[in-house]
Amino acid sequence: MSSNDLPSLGAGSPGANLPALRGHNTALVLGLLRAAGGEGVSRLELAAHTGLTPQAVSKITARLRSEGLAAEAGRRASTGGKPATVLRLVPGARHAVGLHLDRDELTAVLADLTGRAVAERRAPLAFEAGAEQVLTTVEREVAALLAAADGPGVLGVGVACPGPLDHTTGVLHRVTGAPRWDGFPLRDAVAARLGLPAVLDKDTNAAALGLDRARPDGTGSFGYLHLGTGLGAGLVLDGTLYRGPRTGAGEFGHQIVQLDGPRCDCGRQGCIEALCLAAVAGGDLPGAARALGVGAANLVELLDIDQVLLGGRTVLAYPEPFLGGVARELAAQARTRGGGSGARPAVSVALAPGGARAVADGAAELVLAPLFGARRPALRPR
Amino acid sequence: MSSNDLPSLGAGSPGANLPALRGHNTALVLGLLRAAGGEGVSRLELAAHTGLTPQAVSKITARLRSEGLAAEAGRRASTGGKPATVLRLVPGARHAVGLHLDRDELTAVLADLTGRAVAERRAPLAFEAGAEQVLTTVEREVAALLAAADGPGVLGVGVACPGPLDHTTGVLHRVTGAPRWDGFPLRDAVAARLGLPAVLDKDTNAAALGLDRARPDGTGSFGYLHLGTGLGAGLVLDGTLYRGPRTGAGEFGHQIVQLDGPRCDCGRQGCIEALCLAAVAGGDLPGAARALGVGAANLVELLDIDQVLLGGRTVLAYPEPFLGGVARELAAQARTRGGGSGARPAVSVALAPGGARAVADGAAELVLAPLFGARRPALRPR
DNA sequence: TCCACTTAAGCAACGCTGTTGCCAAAGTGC
DNA sequence: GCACTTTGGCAACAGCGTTGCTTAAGTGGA
Repeated sequence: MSSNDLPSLGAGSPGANLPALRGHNTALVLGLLRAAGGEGVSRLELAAHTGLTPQAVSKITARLRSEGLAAEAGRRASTGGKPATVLRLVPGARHAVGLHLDRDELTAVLADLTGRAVAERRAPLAFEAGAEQVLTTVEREVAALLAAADGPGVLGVGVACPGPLDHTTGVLHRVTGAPRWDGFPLRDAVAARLGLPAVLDKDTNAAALGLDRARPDGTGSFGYLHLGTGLGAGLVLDGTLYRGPRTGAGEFGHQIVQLDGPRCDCGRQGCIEALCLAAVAGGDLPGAARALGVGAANLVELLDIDQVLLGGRTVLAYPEPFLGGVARELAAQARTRGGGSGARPAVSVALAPGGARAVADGAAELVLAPLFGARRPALRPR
Repeated sequence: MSSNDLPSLGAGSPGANLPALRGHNTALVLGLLRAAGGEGVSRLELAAHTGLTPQAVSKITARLRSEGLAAEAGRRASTGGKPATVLRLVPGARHAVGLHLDRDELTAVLADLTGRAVAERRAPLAFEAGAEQVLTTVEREVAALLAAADGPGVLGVGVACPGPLDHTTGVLHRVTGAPRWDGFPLRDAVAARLGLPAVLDKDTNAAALGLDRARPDGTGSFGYLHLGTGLGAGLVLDGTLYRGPRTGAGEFGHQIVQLDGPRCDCGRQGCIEALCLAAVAGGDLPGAARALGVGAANLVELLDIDQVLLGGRTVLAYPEPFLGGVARELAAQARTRGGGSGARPAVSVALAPGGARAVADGAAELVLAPLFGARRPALRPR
């Protein structure tokens, strides 16, 4: 048995056959059921939002009900005829494990199908102590997590840690201060150790994926900026997490915003990360926020971003100065974009919900997302 | 009849049925035929690259041949059995018109299915003279273009002009120096005038789409930087043109790379465009190239870009200084990314092929691309 | 109280997709 | 000249969403 059996639709074989068609539509319906949340959706509403015929939706939902993934949940009020039956996702039908491996701490969550964490554990971690110790800790914590919950059907494990790494192969490229991790196949090691399929991704990507699920409307683009010991970003473009060809996208910290600026650890000058962290160290929070804000404005401008979300320890320690400073830069940018009919309000900035658990939640979402279709369509509340 | 009948797969109705399945696979095969070029591909190779069975490929290619889009073209040398029959795209089976409406000039091309221009026309244009004059010129030039060629089956017209505009509605947002164009529905106006389906997009997006077709391997990401009277970019991410939710992506010129730098026309300070154009005006080409290069490096870093292509009048006027300056910045960036196994060579920079006709060629590609599937899979040369 | 109407959802037959099993065609090489 | 390999078509098939029709379950006016 291969150690990585998670569904990977379409990536390798772009040709589509009947099973692929069925899988696509099933995932689509599941995604709408999930987006509907506790309120549920009727079959006809699903038909309207997918473009499928009501009969097709009936067949698909019948399969989902027989598999225990969906259930009927009462009826709507009549609108002049037979009242619609409401369908709902069964959150506990499957679960996924999300692991956040930070430099000094491990966070593990068990998430249900809605992405909600039904159990959580934290443990200190010494990443530079090497693979064996880390894997032992992971095994122990995940075992405890699964024992606590009655969770049937664990689909797999999502692992998130600081980059750089390769999402497609599941291999770490470089870990600051721990050269022996170079090239370590973390995904397969975790999968073998736990006996579960695994996915590996950068912490910022996982967080962005998790935040995308929590957003009110599904499509659109947003950027998640994570300021902790370093500065990185997760990009969701047109409703899809963008990783880049080598999982290298989102390297936001070394964007240069000041030609001939102060030298950065990376060797270049004027990187946002250097400006930000130096300002924070010097107690100049407005200055740090301004540098972050200029970077955010560049991001918004370049990628036509809808919203900016901030997270990471440093931001969480001083939320107001950062939110205010970034908002100020985005407002300044918006003022310059007026002119014709294209004038629009400043892009909003907010604190990423989920706080310190955002990355672990997102790691679970790495496993869950494929079930619900890559691109989640918007379900407008009628 | 609506004035815009171009195929728009999947955007509105994400649900897939049998016609959608068929269309998807047909486009996939057509895309591979196109990528194979004059050499052609055998049915079994198509099967291997799509993941479809050879029999399915036979059925699909039989349809394509009966529609005149594909043809048999000789045989391969035998490898120990029956020699494979080579299939080839029939370039002249369909055509598309590409229009580049620049501020002072119109370029029109008639492209065959491979994207090659089989006819071309140029005419002076006064964009600020208003819609009626522009449409009249367009009608005259397109008529002349179609009369010269014996091109049957014109699929539609792709229109490219400077932004900002909305690709989905085909409406111009703002034209510098010509406020009466604000909100003008250019796409529908062109479609009605010519009696052909039309698509509208930004000049940089069209150019990037056209350049994507011309690239050796289909997937991956690249950025096209266009420096003319302004500075803009076209982004192809994971083999797909990224437009952003409001066709606003690629606004590269007002990326800030120098905090508190010289004031830009847009009102902010330190924009790349301001730095670049001021340097060019002052005869400081290395300085202009350096500003452009820093912006390119930021782009590469943020989006994990494979290649940078340069175009536009100003670059075409002084190719060497710009290529050299940008290459220098990308090399400086690559040096700082060493460390572990993730070390990789500097991202390459090159002049965009096609020169002054790149945008018009890309405009035709706006029409052609949907036929060949959005995401073109790589066809490795065995 | 009844009946016409509306809306929701299932049953059965159907068309069309890619798949499977089999066979003919057309080469190579001993 | 024969065994073998490789290519590609023919025919029957399974399974997808669709269509046409029927049943279920309400509302609302006469």
